[in-house]
Amino acid sequence: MSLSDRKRRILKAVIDEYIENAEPVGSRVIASRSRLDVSPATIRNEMSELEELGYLEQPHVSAGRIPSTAGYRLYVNELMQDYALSDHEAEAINAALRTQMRELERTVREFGSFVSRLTNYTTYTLMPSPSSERVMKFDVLIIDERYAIVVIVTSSGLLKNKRIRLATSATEEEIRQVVRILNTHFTNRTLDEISLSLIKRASAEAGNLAYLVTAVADFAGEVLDDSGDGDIYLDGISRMLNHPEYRDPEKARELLNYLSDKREILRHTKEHFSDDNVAGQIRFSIGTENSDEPLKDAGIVYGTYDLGKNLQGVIGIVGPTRMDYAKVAANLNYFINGFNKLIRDSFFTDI
Amino acid sequence: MSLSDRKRRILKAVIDEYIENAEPVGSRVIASRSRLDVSPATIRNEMSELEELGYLEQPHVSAGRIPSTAGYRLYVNELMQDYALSDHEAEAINAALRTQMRELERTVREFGSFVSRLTNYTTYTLMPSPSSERVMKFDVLIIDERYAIVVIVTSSGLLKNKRIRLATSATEEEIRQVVRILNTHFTNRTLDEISLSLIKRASAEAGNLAYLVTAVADFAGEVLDDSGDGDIYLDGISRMLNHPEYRDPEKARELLNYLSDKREILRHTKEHFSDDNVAGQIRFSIGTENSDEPLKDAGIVYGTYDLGKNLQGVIGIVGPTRMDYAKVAANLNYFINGFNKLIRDSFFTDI
DNA sequence: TTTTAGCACTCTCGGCTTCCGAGTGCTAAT
DNA sequence: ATTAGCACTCGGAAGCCGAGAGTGCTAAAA
Repeated sequence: MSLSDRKRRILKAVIDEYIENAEPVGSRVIASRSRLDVSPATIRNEMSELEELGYLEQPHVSAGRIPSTAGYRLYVNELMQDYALSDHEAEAINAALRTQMRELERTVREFGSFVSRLTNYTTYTLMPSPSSERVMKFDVLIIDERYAIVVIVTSSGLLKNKRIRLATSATEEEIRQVVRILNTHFTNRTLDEISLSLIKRASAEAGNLAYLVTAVADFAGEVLDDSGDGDIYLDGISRMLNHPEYRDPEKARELLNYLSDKREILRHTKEHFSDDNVAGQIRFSIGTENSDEPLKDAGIVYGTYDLGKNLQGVIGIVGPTRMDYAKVAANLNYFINGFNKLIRDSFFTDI
Repeated sequence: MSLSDRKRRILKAVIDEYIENAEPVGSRVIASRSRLDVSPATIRNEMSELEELGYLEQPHVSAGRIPSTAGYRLYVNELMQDYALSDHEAEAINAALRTQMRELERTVREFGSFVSRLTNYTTYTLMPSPSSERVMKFDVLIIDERYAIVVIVTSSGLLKNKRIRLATSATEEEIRQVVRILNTHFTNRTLDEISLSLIKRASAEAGNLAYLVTAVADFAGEVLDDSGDGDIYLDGISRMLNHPEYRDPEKARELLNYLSDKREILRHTKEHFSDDNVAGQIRFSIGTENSDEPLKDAGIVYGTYDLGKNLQGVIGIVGPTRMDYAKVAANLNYFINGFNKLIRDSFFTDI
């Protein structure tokens, strides 16, 4: 049976109120603030029923009610109103987008930073995990007679480089030859497709510079492999402390330590996305829905952004369970749409 | 007049004790723990004199003494013993060094991360500010008929890249020509030396690809200029909360907010290094010596590392005023020596 | 003259009690 | 079905007290 309209309105009022003030909300406040013309007593009855249904909780008998995880869940799924971005917020996001992917990573990170500042929550950005990543292009720059820099451009547009020591000094022409060999043999292949025999064949062509081909191939393997982890950037960790729920230093420390450990976040995020319910772009994970202890009274809003075929990155925004889901979701959504569009009509779409 | 030997020993004992336990230390503890065979009463007399001299302070009349900023200053300048790195610590640092500058930045950051874990303080690493930075090498990689990536290698070994939209599709040969022009005109010059007339002259040579030369030159300017800010990486912010002085969430929040603002750190560090007393590599800045309010009861240990001629980066380690200066200094020193050596005999020394 | 023992004094901290107010649930009236 | 009224509960703030730690001072001892 679904909730009566009045119950829904009351529940929403409680949650909105609680999100704003972080304090248990009582029947009187709801009665006066929401404009259902009923007395506190009626609200009380309704609330006690909402409690029985599991949407509200009471910290102790004579405090107001606070939403339960189920309450929040209902809220994000059905109750909450679209939050209208303020001009200021939209402008900030546009600014992040306007940096125009001078470096892709930076754009995403910058957005994370903006949202963190705008919403006062901690954000993390997770670069796409490119297991299906390919090398698009090789190049070798000679620095001096002893060193060269290898440059690799991947299909997601990342650019990686490594310094390599030259065993024998090589001429421009020789290097160009090596680059040609690399580009013909190794581009457009995933890690799995770069076999040992392929490397052998390629380096055979390179004569006395074979070692260079091998070195570069190794490096390519490294890049394709380890960037599989995807870098994680955190922003606004300290903002966590602005919220009253983290007055208790123990609580704060526990959560911050957890968030600082990138492996934890990575694991958590992957876990969350392993469920195949790939509904919309924005997802929520609330309070006790999180299996990790330190997140049990936190909320996370996730958004995914595309970076080409099969490449998705994740942005997560972490706050107390009581965080302003509507606002965060609106911001995230706005950015992601802009970003995806940007990518779609300007990047390597044909890959 | 300089302090009597006994006073010095007592002061040192007080500071060592306080560094370890974070609690005001009383006469009895000193009497029993340090092996000056005197009674607590004598210690009391000495301590009250040390207080008059400004080296110790009393939080309230019936607590023990804690060191003042002046006390710490004397401690780091004269009193503290060399801390001997444990095998574990040395090994961790070696590991950071062994990552072999796959990317320079990463090595430094990794060290920051290690030290943070080892010492439980927050660290920040500041990349060199390369106002005297030059471009070593240009390259342009064609991605497809619409896009190319410009790669710039700077004299400090940083590699920057930018995607550029091609107005007209260009042949390999044309691009090679552009690269040649770029390399002859713009390499080995600092930002100041890249004049407008130089750009004009260079682009004239490029015919219908002049726009490309201009775009790349602009980008080069951007890189040389804005990397002047130097990136900052923080590590172990949350570890701050492990120290009892930050039990008070207000205090913690203030400091963490300050630390999260990279501009603040940058400004502070620059300020600190503007004094021309370039004594050793390791420097301290203690408590009220810091002009910034949030740092007034924190301590910072700075170390500088070289990255070639005229290029210095800074590593800072931030903790409570009571931090273990000896240990931190030892770690920092060990790393910096190793790192500098690594750079000296393997990098672009001849620049 | 320096060191030490003794003692009164001060101040913080933890625990305890008390009190107040907010908010509830129940009952009876509308 | 709603509301007014009322007794009840509980957490938090304020106040109080005693214990403990550490001091400074004085007077005796070395």
